[in-house]
Amino acid sequence: MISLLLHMGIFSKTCEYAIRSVFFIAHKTADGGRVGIKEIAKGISSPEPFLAKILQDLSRRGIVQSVKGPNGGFFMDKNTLKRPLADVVEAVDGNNLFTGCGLGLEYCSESNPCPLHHEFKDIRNKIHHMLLTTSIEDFNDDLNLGIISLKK
Amino acid sequence: MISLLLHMGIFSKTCEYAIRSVFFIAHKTADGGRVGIKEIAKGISSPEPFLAKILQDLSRRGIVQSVKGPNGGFFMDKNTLKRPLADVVEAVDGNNLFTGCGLGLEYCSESNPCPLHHEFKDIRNKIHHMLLTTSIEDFNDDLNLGIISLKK
DNA sequence: ATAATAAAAGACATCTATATCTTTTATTAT
DNA sequence: ATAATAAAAGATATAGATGTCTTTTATTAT
Repeated sequence: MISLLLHMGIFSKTCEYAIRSVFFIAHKTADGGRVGIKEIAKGISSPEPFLAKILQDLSRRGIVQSVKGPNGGFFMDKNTLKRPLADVVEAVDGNNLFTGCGLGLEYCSESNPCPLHHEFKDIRNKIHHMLLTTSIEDFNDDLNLGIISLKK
Repeated sequence: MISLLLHMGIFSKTCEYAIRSVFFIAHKTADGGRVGIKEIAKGISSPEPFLAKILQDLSRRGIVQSVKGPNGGFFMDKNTLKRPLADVVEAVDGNNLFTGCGLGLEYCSESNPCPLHHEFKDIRNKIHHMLLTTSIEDFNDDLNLGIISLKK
């Protein structure tokens, strides 16, 4: 392929870390308590300082909660746990994935569609639907049971 | 959203330009003839030198054909016109979009899936299917009629 | 053969996402 | 109050994607 393209998934790397971290925080703190940045970074195989920046931002946006000081750390309240994954993705990557043109054309819209507009609409809707029907806490049980993992 | 995120679509910008350019070349040269880089760049609203690099690469990979010199330019032979768009995307962005894990996890596979593996498989398959069933020449008529456009 | 043309190739520049490091602020326990 | 802890904030660094420029090579027309 052209250039190296180490990344190139659906989401940005920032967003991948964000999703994995909220899953991790949710399952670690569902029964109360808090979890520190070190443990989260280790638990999801992410660079700690970079993740710190991401969590700072998610905290500002109310996706995660945090307290400083001894026994401090990140956690999520009951309401947040029920929020759809779409909220996390939108906070990090914006809504371009759900609304933007697949070919990067500005004029493209329902009334003035690009060649692939309708095909892409299907796909975008499917992605959006998946993210709207998946909540942050949906994998707590599987994570507790060790059936799935968030580590590389 | 976090950072500025000017891009963040399904494809890289390089790939968007690549797709738009093959559509453009196809419809301009379907009846023979060649089209130069200047005209292509103008026709799809892309930076000319950057597009030149992309077309160089597509040419090396056999996605487009080219001849140098007076009356030279890019064109596509009959066989290439029938190739699926997936070939273009794979040449530029690789196959990560069709095969990679949505959460960026290396271990993730059918037998050892990540939390969203099955949901993502659906989406990836849908994208792949769309790109496999769309051929490069599919929009020639609409482009000739001016029903659709490749310009920003 | 020569000149003109247009793509190929290679070097270089810029910008953004990604990553790191240091200092500050808030909280807790003593 | 003080010290210890852990996140917040700000500054800085790196890598890769994106974009530009110059030189070379192939082709065509004269």
